[in-house]
Amino acid sequence: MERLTVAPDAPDLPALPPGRRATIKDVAEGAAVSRSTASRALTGRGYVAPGVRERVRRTAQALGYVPDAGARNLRQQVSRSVGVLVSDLRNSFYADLAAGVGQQSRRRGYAMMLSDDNGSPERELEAAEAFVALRVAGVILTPLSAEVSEYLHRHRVPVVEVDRQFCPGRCDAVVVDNRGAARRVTEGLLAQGHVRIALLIDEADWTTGRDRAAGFAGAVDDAGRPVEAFVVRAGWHVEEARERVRALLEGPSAPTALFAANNVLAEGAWRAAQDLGRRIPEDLSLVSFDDAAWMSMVGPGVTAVAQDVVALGEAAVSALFERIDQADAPARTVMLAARVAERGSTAPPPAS
Amino acid sequence: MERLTVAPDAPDLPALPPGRRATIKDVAEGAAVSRSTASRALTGRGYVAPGVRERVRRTAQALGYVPDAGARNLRQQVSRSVGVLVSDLRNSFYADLAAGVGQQSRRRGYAMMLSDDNGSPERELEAAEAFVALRVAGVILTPLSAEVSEYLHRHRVPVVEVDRQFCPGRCDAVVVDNRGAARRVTEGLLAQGHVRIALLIDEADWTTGRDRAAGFAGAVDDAGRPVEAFVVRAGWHVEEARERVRALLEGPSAPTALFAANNVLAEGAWRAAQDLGRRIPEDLSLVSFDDAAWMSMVGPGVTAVAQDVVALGEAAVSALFERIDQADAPARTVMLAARVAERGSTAPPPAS
DNA sequence: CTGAAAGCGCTTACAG
DNA sequence: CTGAAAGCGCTTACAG
Repeated sequence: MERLTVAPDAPDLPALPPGRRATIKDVAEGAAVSRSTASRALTGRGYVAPGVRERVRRTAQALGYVPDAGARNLRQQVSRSVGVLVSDLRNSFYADLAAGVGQQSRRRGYAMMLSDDNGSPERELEAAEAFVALRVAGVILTPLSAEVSEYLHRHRVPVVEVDRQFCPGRCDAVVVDNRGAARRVTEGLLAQGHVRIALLIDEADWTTGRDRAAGFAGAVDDAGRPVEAFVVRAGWHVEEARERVRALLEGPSAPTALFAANNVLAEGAWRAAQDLGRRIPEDLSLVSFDDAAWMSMVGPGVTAVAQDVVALGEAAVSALFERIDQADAPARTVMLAARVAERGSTAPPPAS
Repeated sequence: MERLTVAPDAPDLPALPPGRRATIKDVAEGAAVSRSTASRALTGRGYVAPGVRERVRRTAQALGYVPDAGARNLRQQVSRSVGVLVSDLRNSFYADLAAGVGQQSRRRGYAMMLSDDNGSPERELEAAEAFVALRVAGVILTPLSAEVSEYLHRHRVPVVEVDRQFCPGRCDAVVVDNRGAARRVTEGLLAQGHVRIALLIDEADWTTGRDRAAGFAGAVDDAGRPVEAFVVRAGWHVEEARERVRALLEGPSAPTALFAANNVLAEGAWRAAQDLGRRIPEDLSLVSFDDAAWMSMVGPGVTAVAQDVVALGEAAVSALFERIDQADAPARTVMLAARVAERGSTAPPPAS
């Protein structure tokens, strides 16, 4: 201790240093102890005489000392933040997911680094690399490719895939029962007597699309009567879907019932029906996978598979921390049930 | 260099070390150079012979070396992340804002630490403290209290307040022209001939509420005819607002036009009107501050002040980085204009 | 009960 | 052109 700026019991402690933030060195000098002792007093690890502890704490308080988390993590070789990577924060599904994950992470004392890859696999990989550079404790993501999870895995970063699964058997995942819920909702349409049914989908390579399509097909196969079921690629955005569905409904063999595989497609379909003056459900039945606020506001409301997105986020955080605690437990997939919110957007097909 | 595990030109470089991540020491040893040289080769700062540079880069690549951002920042005393603190990620306004800020930050090479305080000033302060501990380069927030910004300011963290302003003159802020937009939308209602108009508001202490109320009052004052205008505290959540508005509409002096000061209150008001079977706009006119997806989906759509939330986020990021570059420039407030999306939810009052 | 020293992973003057 | 040394802010065995 070359400088004792403050006598041990000085009532007036120095104010915040002018140009820079207080470090533990400042605290130690202010309290006239060594950095070791100051550290022990503040972290609570290791012994410090009660009086000294108090003095150090008061000094830290007076200096507005906030330990540098980066330096602490570097020394301790641990991390107190989780990385979260979603596809589109503007979509309420991902926003709700991020909200749930952030809340649960905070509860455990972890900060959330959030990235939005906008559906681009390149950005996704960049974000993953940033997470590795930041040495996050783990990553929760809605993957776009198998590469990300592999990459993170290779860099020994615990990963949980949410919503869809690209890395089964090697990474943990939390998903909803896409197949089962899609089956039930399709069965609802079939029970109304529809014969021409379309599944609107963005893609069928991800497990979400594949499983929802499988549930749809399964219900159709088991219908016990001839059904013209077709799968329509309706694009990724509302306007794209709106145009596709408009074309579909104006075409020669227009379906009488639509099953939109997510909320974006449902919005496009709904707007298309409006554009053409088709009444729901009298002229056209519509069901959706994914609930959204507007679906309970339009009249009639849109029957939808309501995923409990908050529960999804919570389950992902639990899975991540279990993985952090037990790096080499076998990979697990958690599947959550989803309920169907019946709202009245289905009816028997029009008697054409 | 005590260990030369690899000859300078060895074609087979060692694979990832088994239990731990590669460090610059591993890269240096693998490429048979000093850590200094390895660092210079990888960062591009300082001179390195071209051949050596190549060798180092290949070694780093082979080892899957990703520099520890925390260690780098510690050494360089800089930060490459921004903190973002919003009130409710489940509200599309905040989600869009976070999306915009995240995108612009990434574009500048900064990661985003995101927190959601759920409307609690205590959590808000905790999050601010976490940001200080993480030594973020700056913070963008939708403040709940004057304390946060003061706290961050005191800790020399550049701050930009968005949407509302608690720290005028001392912190930068990016807001929309709440007063002007509220005035215009109110004038629209008055032009339809309404006499009993209610402003639904959550609170009037924040600049948002205060300025929207001021715009409302200003339009009423200038109406040039007697108007019964009242301000109704309608709570913070959809269900709360829904009940309040139901009570209001069933009361003795029910208004014929409602101006909801944000999208949550608008949703409550809209649902309340549905509950009571009031037709919009025949029985009741409704306008909203804040646009939301459902407002253009219900029939008729809800006329709303459409803030350009993405532009808001972008402006906030610009302001933050200007502040980071110039710590002691005078504080600035940027005000963005907002347009009114006319949709048909207003009409003359019913001829009762 | 406390402090000197080492070291986490990095970068950067500076010496040669 | 390259490397040894110092140091960012912290914590933690370990010596006394």
